[in-house]
Amino acid sequence: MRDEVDDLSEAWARERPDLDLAPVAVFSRLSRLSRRLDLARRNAFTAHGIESWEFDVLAALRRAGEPYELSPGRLLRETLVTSGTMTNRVDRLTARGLVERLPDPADRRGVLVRLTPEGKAAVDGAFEALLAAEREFLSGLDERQQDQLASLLRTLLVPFSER
Amino acid sequence: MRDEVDDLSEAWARERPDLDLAPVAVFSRLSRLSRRLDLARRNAFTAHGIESWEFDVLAALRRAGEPYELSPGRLLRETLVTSGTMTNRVDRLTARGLVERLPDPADRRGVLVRLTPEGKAAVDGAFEALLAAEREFLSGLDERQQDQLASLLRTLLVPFSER
DNA sequence: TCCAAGTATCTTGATGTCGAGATATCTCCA
DNA sequence: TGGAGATATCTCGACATCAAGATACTTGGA
Repeated sequence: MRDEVDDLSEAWARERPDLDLAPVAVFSRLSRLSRRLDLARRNAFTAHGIESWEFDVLAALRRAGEPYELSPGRLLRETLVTSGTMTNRVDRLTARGLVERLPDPADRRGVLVRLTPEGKAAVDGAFEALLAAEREFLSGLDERQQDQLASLLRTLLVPFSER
Repeated sequence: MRDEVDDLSEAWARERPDLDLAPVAVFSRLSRLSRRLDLARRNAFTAHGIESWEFDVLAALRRAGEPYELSPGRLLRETLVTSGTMTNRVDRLTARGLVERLPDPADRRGVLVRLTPEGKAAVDGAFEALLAAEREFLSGLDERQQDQLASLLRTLLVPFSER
C-alpha cells in the first residue's frame, strides 16, 4: 500500500539524490497525520459545541481530578501554548461559563482555574466522541501494532519529557 | 522509560476508568510530537531566513522538478491549506522574490507559481538544515525501528491518500 | 451554439496564536 | 532585613489561517 508520502519521498529522491532522506519518511507522515487528526478532532467536537482549543484546556483540568483546578502556568505547560494564549483561552472559557478563575490562596501572584459543572459535562461528552473518532482512525492497525506504534512514539517523546 | 503521555494516560485512567483509552497512547503522542517537530522546524529554518509556511510552499515547487511550477490549486492540496491561505502565501513569497506568478497558458482561469533561482537556493539550504534537525530528533531509534515506525504511520495515512 | 454546472483563484472579515514587554509578588542570600 | 533575580500572569500589536462568498473562465450536454 502506498501513501501520499511515498510519492513525496520519491520526488525528493529524484531531485536531491545527494541527500539522506530517511527522516522524511517518518516526519512527513507524522505532520500530515497530525493535520488530519486535527480535522477529525474538530469534527468530533463540533457535535458537542466545543472547539479543539477549548477541549485541550478543559481536558487538562478534568484529568487533574477533584477539585479540577490548575494554575494557568501549569495549563500552558500541559498544552504547549504561550502565556498570552492561555490568558485569552481562560478569558473565553470563563465567558462561556465552562471554567472560573479563583485567586490562589498560596501565592498572591497566582490564579487557579477551576472547571465548572458545565465545563465538566462538556469535556466528558467531547472526550467520548474524540475516543470514538480516534478508534476509527486506528482501525487499520491491530492491537499489537498499536502498542508498537505507541512505544516507538514514546521513545521519540522521552527526551522532551525529562526534567 | 516514561514520557509525559504516560502520566497523562494514567490520569485519564484514574478519572475515567470506564473508558477504553487505547487511542490516547497513540494520538496524544502523535500530536505532541508534531508540536515539538514544528518548533524544531521553525528553529532550523530561522538560520536560513525563512518561515515554516514558506518552506512548505517552496518545497512543493522544488520537489516538482524543472521548471519548478505548480498551480495554486495543486499547491494547496499538497500543503493541506485553504485557497485563501495559499493566495496570501503566494503574495508574500512573490513580494520576497522567492516565487513568481505566471498565467497558465492552458487555462485562462489559472495561474502557475514558479520558483525563482533565489527561491530554489533558499529551499535547498533550508531543506538540508531541516534534515539535520530531524535526524537529531530520530536519534533514539535504530534504523530498523525507524522503518517500522514509518511503515506503521503509512498504514494510518493510506486511507487519506486514496483517490 | 448556448447555457448550466463545475472549476480556479482571489477577496474579505473574524479569529486564535505568538512574542515582547509590563506588573505584581515571591525567594533566598549577603 | 534589604534587595536582586526569579516567577506568575496579563496586555497588546502583528500576523497567519480559515470560511464564505465573489469573479472569471471552462466543460459538456441539449
